[in-house]
Amino acid sequence: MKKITKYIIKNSLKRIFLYRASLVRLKMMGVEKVFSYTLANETGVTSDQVRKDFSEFRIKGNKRGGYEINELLGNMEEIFHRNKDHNIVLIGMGNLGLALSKYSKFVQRNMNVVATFDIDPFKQKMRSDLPVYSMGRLKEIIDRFKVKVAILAVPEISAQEVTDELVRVGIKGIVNFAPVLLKVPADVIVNNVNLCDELESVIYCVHKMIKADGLKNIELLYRDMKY
Amino acid sequence: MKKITKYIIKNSLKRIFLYRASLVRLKMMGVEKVFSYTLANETGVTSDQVRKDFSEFRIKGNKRGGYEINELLGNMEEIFHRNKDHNIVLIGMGNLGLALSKYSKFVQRNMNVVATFDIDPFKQKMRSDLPVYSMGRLKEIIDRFKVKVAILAVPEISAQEVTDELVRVGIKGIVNFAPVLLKVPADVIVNNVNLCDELESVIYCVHKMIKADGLKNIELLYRDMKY
DNA sequence: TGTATTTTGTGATTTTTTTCACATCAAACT
DNA sequence: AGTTTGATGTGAAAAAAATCACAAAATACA
Repeated sequence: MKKITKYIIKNSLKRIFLYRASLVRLKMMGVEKVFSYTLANETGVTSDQVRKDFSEFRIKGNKRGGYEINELLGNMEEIFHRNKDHNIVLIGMGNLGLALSKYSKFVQRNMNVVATFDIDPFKQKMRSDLPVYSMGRLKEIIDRFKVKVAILAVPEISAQEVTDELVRVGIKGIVNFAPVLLKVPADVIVNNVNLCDELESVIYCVHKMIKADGLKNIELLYRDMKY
Repeated sequence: MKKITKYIIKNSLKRIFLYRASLVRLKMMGVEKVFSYTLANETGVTSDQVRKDFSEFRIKGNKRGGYEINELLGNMEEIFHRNKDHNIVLIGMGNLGLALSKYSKFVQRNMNVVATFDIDPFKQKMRSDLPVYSMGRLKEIIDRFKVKVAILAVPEISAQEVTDELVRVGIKGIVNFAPVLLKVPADVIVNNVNLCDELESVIYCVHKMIKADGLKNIELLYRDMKY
């Protein structure tokens, strides 16, 4: 129906995240240099793939010498704009929203949840470490902190309505935890995280594997879960 | 380094989840029948793709008549073994674990968290609606409830250690929320849900888009976020 | 009952992604 | 210094995935 022309990104991006996770671990273990096959072994891809992905993102190593972990991590920081601070807002302070608001890893990666919002801010305020505002103050806060990305953790029934509001006030990216397909303009990115689907797909693969039992098909199943 | 031969699954599986989400919504709106292009429009893929995916999973419609939503949902229940109940355990009752233990959607889809585990079960017990056990009782509970799949929400520092234990007691699938790459035998499925990565990839795409600004590249970026 | 219309289902084709393979370079060793 | 060794980087080849395109089937309607 509609043709989409190639640009960049694709699975490479997801694999870059994998590589980085692996690099962080290796660094912690005191390793300083890696080869493409080191990363390959760690992450379960081929060494060619690692090099191709790096090539895609213009990441260079030294022939024979492999890659300096620190340099590599630096490259990746660059790619993900980790040098800059990113202000985020979080909408919906139910159980999940609350947990996300306390998730310390975001801060460690320079992603700061500057404010949270809820229909009933007073009820949630006491449980939260962060300020909880009513939706009425969304525009004010977003403008003040130049927020471009929001985490959406509201009940599915109000997800679309809240999304429309987010789009209206200028949000350009949404990580959506509500199990609904949001309608947004073409210039707004939505990344759906569907917890049920994640669990269900594991159940599916486990079943499939138990049934297939053989060792032949396992690799692909495994592979498919990862990227 | 290693060759992986085709079997089944691939992105189709992820898209099936998309279709289902869309079908559930349409059904709620009172719709009873869909055509491949209805689903295509709803989910942002092409109608050919929808039909190809269905073909992959042996889902049949009627020529000219399209697909009966109920029948389609039935097919998908079949695919995901939704008719059966699935017992799950949840390891790690920190903020995230607690939120997941209260996540009502799992139950709605026949996935029951039958027990939770934590290093310090007594501290967590009062906040939880579900039983919280110490890790020592893992094998007993898993055997009793025939659990094959676990949700891992422990700190990254103990993730591998806990995983080893899970594998030892016979767990075959893990949804891992710790931002580490777990080492598991080939017959154990790991599905990593990395909250930082999800957020970061949105930030990445938003940046990319603001920079590219044009309308030409937007579609692909959007697409890549979804599947 | 027959014809027109519309949508499925799937081989054939095109595009994208992955893998292969090798020239190229840098270090290590003699 | 020269030679050997071992890893990168990248075009070329292969494989996989998406799109096209059309025959087959089912409905609607005359």
